Amino acid sequence: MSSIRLLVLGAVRQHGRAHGYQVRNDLEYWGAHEWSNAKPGSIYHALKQMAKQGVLLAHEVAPSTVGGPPRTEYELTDAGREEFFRLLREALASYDQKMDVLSAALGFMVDLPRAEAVALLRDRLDKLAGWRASATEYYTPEEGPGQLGHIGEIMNMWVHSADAEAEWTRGLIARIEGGAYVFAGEGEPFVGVLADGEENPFATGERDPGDDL
Amino acid sequence: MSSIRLLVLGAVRQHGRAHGYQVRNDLEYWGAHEWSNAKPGSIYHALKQMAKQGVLLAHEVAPSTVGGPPRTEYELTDAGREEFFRLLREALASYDQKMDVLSAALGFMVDLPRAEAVALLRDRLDKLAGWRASATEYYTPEEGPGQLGHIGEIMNMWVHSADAEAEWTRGLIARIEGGAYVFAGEGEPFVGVLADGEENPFATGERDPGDDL
DNA sequence: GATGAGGTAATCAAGTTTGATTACCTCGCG
DNA sequence: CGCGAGGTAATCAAACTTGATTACCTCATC
Repeated sequence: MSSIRLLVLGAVRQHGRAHGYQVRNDLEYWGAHEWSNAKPGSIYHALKQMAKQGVLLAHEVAPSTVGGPPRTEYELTDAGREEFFRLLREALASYDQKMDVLSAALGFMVDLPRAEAVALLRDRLDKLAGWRASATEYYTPEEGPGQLGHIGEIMNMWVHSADAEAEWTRGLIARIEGGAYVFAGEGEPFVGVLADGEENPFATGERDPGDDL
Repeated sequence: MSSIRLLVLGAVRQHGRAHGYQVRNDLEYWGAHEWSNAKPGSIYHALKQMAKQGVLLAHEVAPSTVGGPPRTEYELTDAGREEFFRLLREALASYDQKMDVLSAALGFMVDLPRAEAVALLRDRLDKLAGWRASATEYYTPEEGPGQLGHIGEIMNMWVHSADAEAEWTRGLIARIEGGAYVFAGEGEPFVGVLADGEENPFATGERDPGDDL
């Protein structure tokens, strides 16, 4: 699964009610266009799709004051709130080598209780260990390694990457357990969206890292 | 870009001439179904697509001896050889947080001259440094960090991950410069495909790591 | 000599992603 | 006033991905 549904649900949720362009702006504000597939087409598609599936409720709205075609505003249904937390938990707990999903989940992790966030991250550590084990085993069949040649480098890369992610995960768990950040039910929640009309202070022209490919 | 085109071109290239099922088998032999989107549908689609675009040449072949529907065999055109090396170079040199593309490129890197492989990997190091810089800068605007709250963890993850990949890349460069593996023009090339009829010694039932999500 | 289990090879429909493009409005400027 | 530059909001066709399904053959078994 890509991160688009989680990002869109999270954006609409923080606004209470939002139209496509607002969501699109928030995602840019979060830098999501740099590390996820959050293109306009995907965002509008996700909104419509999720409205059709009943996790969002669509409101037709009078043509906006600022020009452009008529907007549609969306708001989460109860099913939408459930879906948001389901995706969030899944993203935090499972290792699936998609950094964009994890990035999105980090942005929303404080919507969970502190203890649950930690538990999910520990779950992630377990899954990382499992993946590491299966990678080493797959590339080390009966005859032992050695005649694998350069193919062994693929395994080596995966192991290196799993180890690095495990280390980072342990660090994050330590920070959270050490009292960092404000989690659900602990006071004034963090506000991470642009107010209507507010401009994005981080707006970038073109500065993509990988760019093509 | 996904890794599917590179994988399929590489498989056909090593065979000289191959039909869809053979390609599919090679990819499983390489473990690609565990770390890429190499599903049958994608493979057959890529073959047809690339034939339409002129990088592959399709041959209709008499119904096979072993049963099943009639096969189509494919072979690289000159444009296909170019495309293969273009994708390979791009995959080795550019950082785009898609591990599957890099994995595929590792499997084919020995098709390049040793010196070029090293040069491309150094290029990758440069790009990693650039991405690291842009990530830290993006999340550290004028007011300095601190009031970012948990959002800073996203940046932290990216930096951690870029650093880990840079370290791994330096290790690989060192091994290659130290004389490991057999590169293009250095003798008997490594053979990484199944002969027709040979069975996959690594065949797995179901053992996916991340599975869903 | 039927039959059905199992392997081989490819296709399909539904859903997603992408990049370009459309449509509309405001505002500055000659 | 007229007009085009520039911003806003959404849509579209084309490509890609996915998981299931079709179609066909062989071979062991009854």
